[in-house]
Amino acid sequence: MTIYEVAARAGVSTSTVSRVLNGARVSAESERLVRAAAEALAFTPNRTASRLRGRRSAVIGLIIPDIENPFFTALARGVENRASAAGYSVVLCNTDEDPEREATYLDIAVAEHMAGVILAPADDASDVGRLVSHQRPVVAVDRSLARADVDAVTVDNRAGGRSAAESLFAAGYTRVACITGPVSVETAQLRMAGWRQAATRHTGSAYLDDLLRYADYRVEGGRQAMAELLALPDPPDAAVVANNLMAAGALDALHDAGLDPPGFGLAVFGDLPFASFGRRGIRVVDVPARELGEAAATLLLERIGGDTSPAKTVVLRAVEQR
Amino acid sequence: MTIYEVAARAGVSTSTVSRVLNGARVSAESERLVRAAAEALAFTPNRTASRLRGRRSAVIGLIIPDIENPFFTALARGVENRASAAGYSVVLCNTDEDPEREATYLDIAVAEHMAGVILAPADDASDVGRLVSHQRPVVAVDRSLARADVDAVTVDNRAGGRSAAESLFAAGYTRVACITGPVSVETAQLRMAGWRQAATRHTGSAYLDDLLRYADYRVEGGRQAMAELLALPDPPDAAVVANNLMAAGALDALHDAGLDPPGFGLAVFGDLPFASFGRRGIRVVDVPARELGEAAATLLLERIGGDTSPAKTVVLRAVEQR
DNA sequence: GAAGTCCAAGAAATCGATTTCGTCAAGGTC
DNA sequence: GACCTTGACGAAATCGATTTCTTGGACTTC
Repeated sequence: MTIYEVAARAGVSTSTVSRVLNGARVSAESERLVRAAAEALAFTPNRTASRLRGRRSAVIGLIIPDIENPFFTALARGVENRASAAGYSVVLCNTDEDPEREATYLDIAVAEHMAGVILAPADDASDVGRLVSHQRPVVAVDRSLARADVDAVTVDNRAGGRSAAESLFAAGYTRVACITGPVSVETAQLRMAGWRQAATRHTGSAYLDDLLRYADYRVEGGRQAMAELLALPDPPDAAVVANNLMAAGALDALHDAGLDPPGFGLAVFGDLPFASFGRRGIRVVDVPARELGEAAATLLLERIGGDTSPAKTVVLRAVEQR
Repeated sequence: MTIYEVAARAGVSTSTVSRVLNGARVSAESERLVRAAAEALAFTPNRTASRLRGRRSAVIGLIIPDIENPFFTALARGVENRASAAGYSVVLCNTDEDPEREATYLDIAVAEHMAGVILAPADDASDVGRLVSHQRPVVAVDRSLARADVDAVTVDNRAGGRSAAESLFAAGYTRVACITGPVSVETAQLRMAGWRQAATRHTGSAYLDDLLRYADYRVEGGRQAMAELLALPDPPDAAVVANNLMAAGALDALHDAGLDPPGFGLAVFGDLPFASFGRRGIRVVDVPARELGEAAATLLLERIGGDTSPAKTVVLRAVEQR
C-alpha cells in the first residue's frame, strides 16, 4: 500500500498524491480522484519514509527513572496532554535510575530522530551532549542538569521542605526529623536543606544530624529509616519525608509502633496515591507532578517550534497545603 | 554524520561500512579502518533510514488504558524487561479507556511500522483489523478480544473471584458483597461471576443482586459503592473488590464507618501499592501484572520471530494468597 | 497576436542505510 | 597452465514519501 499504488489507481503522479495528502494546491478533480483511491486502498502513509525525507518526527521522548512511581506517571500524563494536543505522540522510556539505560535511551532518541526529549535525569551529570550537539531540543524536568545550556522545569524543593517543617513546628511538634532521598539526588538535598533551615530556626541547634536519615526514595528505605529514628534514645515526635514511597514505608513503621499520625506528625512530599484513608492527619506538600509535565512539554514544544532564546529554568511552587 | 562520511574517511565504500556495522564478512583491515572512522566521527546510524530499507523496526507498542494505575505500570515493566532483553524498545501509549485514542494509537503503530503491539483493550471490540491485515503481530493482554485470531494473555479471573469469595466465607463472614468494574469490561464480569458462584454455593440463595455493585474501577467509584452497601438495611460483613483502585476507595468508606478490616472482611484483586499498613487484614488476590506483561512480550516476540502457529490464549492463575 | 504570467502536475532527485549483483584477485585442482 | 571456487568489496538499486525542477497549457495584457 504505497503512494505509488494510490497514484496508479488515481491515474496521477505520486507528486500529486503527496500534494493532496499534505494540503498543497491541486485541482478539485485530482483531489477527488486521489482521495477516492486512497480511501479504496485504505492507504496509510509510511511515516518512516516521510520522516527520512522530511527529517522531522512527531514523537517526543520522555525519559523517567521509575515508571512505577505515581509521581512520574502523573508527570507523564501532563506531558502527554500537552503533546497530544499539539499533534505529537509521546514515547515513554523507563531507566530504573540506571545511568547506562538512560544513555541508551538518549542514543535512541538521537537515532530515531525524535523531535525532542524531556528527561528526568538519573544523575545531574547525565550526558545530553549528543542531543544538544544534534540540535535536538531537551528539557530537564524535576531534577536539573549540571550544564546550564539546557531548559529545566523544577519545583522549589527547598521552600517546600521548609514549609513542611514549619507546618509541623506550627502544629506544636518539637523534635522534627527528616527522611530524605539519596545523597546524590538534587531534590533530596534541597528538600532536606529546607527542613534543616526551619529546624535550625526553631530549635536553635545546628546539631540535627541525629534526626536526619538518607534513604533511597523507596518504600523499604522509608520504613527502615523511620524505625531507626523511633529507636533513638531521644526519638522525634514528627518527621518530614521527602517522597511518597518512603512515606508509605514510614507510615508502616509508625503503625507498628502504635504512633499513627497525627499522634506522630508527618509531612510528606507528594501525594500518597490510593491510600486516602491512611493519609488522614498527614500533611502533604503538593508536588505538582502533572503541571511539571505540562510546563516541560510546553517549553519543549516552543523549542521544537524554533524558539532559540537562551535556556531558562521554570520553578514551580511546592507548598504544604493542609 | 552519515554512512557516506564514514566510508569516505575510512577510504572504503558504504557497503563495507554497513557490513562492518552489521557483522558481515570483511577483512580485518577494513574493519579496523571503519571502526576508527566511525569512532572519530561519533557516528550513529540513522534508524529511520535503516528501517525504511529493512522494513523492520525494533519498537514494540504497548497500549494501555490507564498509565496511572499501578497494575498497568507493573505490566509495562514486565513487557519492558522481556523486550529490552531481546533488543527491542517499548513505546508506551495511554488511551485513558478511550476507544478513539486507542484507534489513533493503533493507526500510529501501523504507520510507524512497529514490530508488534501489545494491547490492553479498552473494549473487547477494539479494532485491531488494521494491524492484522498488515501482518503486524498483536497480543491482547489482561482483557481478551472478541476476534479469535489474536493471541491473548489473561488471568483466570473467574477462579480468582471465586477464590476471593471462598476465602472470606472460610474465614467466617456470611454476607459477602461484590464491587466490580464496568459492565462492559470483561475482567469485571468474570471476577463478579466467580464471586457469584461461590456466594450462591454458600448462601444457597441466587438473589445476590443487593450485594452486587458495578462501579468504574476508580477510587471514587469504590468509595461510593461501599458506602451504598453499608447503608443497606441488611448490610454485608465482607466484600470482594474487583480492583486495587476501588479497594482504596472502599477502605476509605469502611474507615469512615469504623469498620476497618478485618472487622469487615475485604478481598481485593491486585496489590494495593504504597498502602502497606492500610493493607493489614485484607485478603489479596495476587494479579500477576508483571508476569502478564512478560508472557505477552514473550508471545509477541515469538510472533515477530516468525511463529505462525494458530492463535493461542495463555491464562495465568490468580489466587487469593493470604 | 506576441509576450508575459500563472498554475497544475509529471519526472526525477533526495533522505541514509541495506542489499543485490558483479568484478577481481587469490588460492586450489587436475 | 587452464579452469573453478571462494572471499572481499564497490557500484548501484532499493525502501516510500517529499520536494525541486520542468513542462505545457490557459489566461492576461498591450
